[in-house]
Amino acid sequence: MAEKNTKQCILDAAERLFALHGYHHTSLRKITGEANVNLAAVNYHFGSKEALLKAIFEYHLTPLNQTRQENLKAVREQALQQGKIPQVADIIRAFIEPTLRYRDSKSGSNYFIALVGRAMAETDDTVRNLFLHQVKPLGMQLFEIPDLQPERLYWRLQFTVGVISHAMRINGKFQMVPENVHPEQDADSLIEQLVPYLTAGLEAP
Amino acid sequence: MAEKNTKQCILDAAERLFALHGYHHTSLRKITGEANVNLAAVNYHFGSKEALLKAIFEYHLTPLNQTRQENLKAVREQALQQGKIPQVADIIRAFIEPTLRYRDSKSGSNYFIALVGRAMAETDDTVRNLFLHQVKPLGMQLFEIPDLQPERLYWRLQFTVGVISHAMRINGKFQMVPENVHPEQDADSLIEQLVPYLTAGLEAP
DNA sequence: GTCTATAGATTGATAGAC
DNA sequence: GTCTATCAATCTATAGAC
Repeated sequence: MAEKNTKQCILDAAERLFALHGYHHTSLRKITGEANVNLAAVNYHFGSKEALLKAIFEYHLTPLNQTRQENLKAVREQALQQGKIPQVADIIRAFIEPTLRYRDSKSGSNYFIALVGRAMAETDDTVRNLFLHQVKPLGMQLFEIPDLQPERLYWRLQFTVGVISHAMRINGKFQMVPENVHPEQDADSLIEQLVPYLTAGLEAP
Repeated sequence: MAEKNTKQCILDAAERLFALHGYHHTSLRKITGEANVNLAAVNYHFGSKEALLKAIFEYHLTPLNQTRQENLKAVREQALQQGKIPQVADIIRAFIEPTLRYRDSKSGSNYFIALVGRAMAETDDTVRNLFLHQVKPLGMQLFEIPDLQPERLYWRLQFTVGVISHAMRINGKFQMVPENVHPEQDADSLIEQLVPYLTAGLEAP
């Protein structure tokens, strides 16, 4: 790990450990230990533990949010060309596909998805505020979606966040699985399970 | 707080702080401080911090699970009398109503719901194992529900857990609310929002 | 049962030599 | 840039007086 760029080694190790055990449960000593790097290197390169987390979010979310925004634009334009309003399923897909596929992409990360899932569910201010600041502009566009009373739409979007966040977090760590079930866990399978579920919920009578 | 039963004061304060800030973010000093009780009292009455959490779960979940089990039985019997299979919406309701209404009930707690929401989402072993041990027997009964491939049912139940857990946790602490929306937060409103959403998701094509 | 005092471990951050 | 050594704070848990 440490034979290349020290800063990158810290980023990689921190991302993995934050995703697996959470921000507050991961000490700088565990991070620098896994990265084979000196303890003081974190504060030299990033300034603080919180700034390290912020750097991880920015590193991944900047390109991810851009992809999401492009997908969303494409869905809107295609619907416009056909004189329709965008389908809920397409909007959902535009939002979740980039993040969920990110795990398998070449520049992507195996662990960042779980970290995002944690951040979406976070009630602690440190992590949540850092994350919300990065995704709020994009997330607010979901409120343009369907023909619903604002309050009903609000709740259903909250539920949507709950589903996605939970799906991202369990990432292989299952609870309450019956013995005869062995669920697929790759990104495509998850997306194909998620889209109809979320669409049905948002469009429920 | 401390003028009555010391043990109960600790339970109440711990429940509140665990719900608001999480188990690991709440020190015994904060608990005993809020309960106006000596620090050593926790270990005297409960043995350890973990045993205190376990006591909180048992205190509330024992009667709650019993109510849930009775509701579920009633739904089954009513369907049987009509020669039908139970409706998904009724099963959902049997599960979530006791917990969500618990906030307003006389013996209930304002904060226990948020604590359950946290526990459902917990990836840390300490909290999750304590909680799962209490709810797994009941939760597994959900797998008897509908006419779905086992894997698809499995995923949809996972999503269901995500929705409920998130709804319980946000409990007044909202993220990304448009300015013109002021959602109701009482138990009945939440249940009426949840049931159709969850039912539609579980029954999606 | 309740208290003080403290042990023993871990944390984030930093000073200063190299 | 990297290292050692350490500070100051925090934590759970416990021993022992009252």
